[in-house]
Amino acid sequence: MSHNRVIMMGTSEFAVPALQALADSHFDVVCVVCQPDKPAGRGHRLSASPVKKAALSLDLPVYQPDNIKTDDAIARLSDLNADVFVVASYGQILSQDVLDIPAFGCVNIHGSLLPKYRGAAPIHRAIIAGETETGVTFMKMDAGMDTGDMLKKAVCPITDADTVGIIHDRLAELGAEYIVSVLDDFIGGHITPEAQDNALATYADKIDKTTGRIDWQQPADKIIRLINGTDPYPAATTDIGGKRIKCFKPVRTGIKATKAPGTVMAADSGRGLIIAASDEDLIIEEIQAPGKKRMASKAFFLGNTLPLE
RNA sequence: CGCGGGGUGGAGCAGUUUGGUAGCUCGUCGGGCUCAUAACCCGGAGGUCAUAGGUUCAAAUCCUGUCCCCGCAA
Repeated sequence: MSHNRVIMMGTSEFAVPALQALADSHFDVVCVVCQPDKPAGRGHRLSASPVKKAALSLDLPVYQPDNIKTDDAIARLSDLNADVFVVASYGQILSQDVLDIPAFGCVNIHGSLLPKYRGAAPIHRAIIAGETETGVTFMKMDAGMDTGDMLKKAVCPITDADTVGIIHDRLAELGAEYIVSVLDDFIGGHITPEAQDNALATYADKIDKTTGRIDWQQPADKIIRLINGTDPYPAATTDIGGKRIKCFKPVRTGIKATKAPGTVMAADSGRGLIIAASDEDLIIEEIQAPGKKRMASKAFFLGNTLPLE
């Protein structure tokens, strides 16, 4: 078989299933490229990325350049004679010099239905915006930010109970499910790349902790999306009794709000945590207090109290 | 060596400062009561107090090592 040498470029959990799928396929994964180990987490210990760990357990060679655009890195990648690069959540921008290395170019797996939600946080933004479906798009990369011609899309519905964590895992699996056939069809010339309609493009800005601050002046609807769209990271928070509480698993009560938005209607082991939004009281089924584990709010109030005002 | 909190019956916590009977809320099991409730009343079972050493007449509690969990910050 010719045209079967692949270099996988990825760093986060999102890329792991696809890496696994390629490793299990007839493709020859000649190298896995990921971000360098960084001091991270508690104690700032050096820690390997999920992709690196997966690559090591698959016995695949790993390459972790600080900067992928250097002559040295480009030379090294060129020497591997790969036919195609597969890129998923790698974390570095690929310059045209890098994109030009493999004969068939670079195929990216992106967690949205392009041209919507180009950029860093497509899953978060899709849920926060209240989309009822999202998906993955396979594209032939160009130098722009997620602007390449599309090879295939796979759709994934979003329900009211879906969180970023759930959709992230589903999309990662979808990427893994199709990556091998997409490469086969693309390399075999059976796919006609489709240009994106730039007029329809939207951008998914990065998420940070301030995104997750809950504004109780909003209707329950929007708050639910914010909570699910930031679960598990960075998590939606609200301050109760001087403590920053992370909120998960919102459930509507159907009870019209009678108190001012943000009023804590209940905080006990019988009912859990209920807070008034602008239009409706909202149950928060799971919470996490500083230094504590994430747990059912009813369980939390068995042994903890929050000062209510 | 970034800062900090914690590991106590199935769950969530108190007790550790000032060593000396294993406590609270909930669940569970059995019985009772109620039109009803986040129900209520009575009774029972369930814990080598993360782990390994040390000090002591005596350690959940004091000392030392190890493992694990979590918040902040990156």
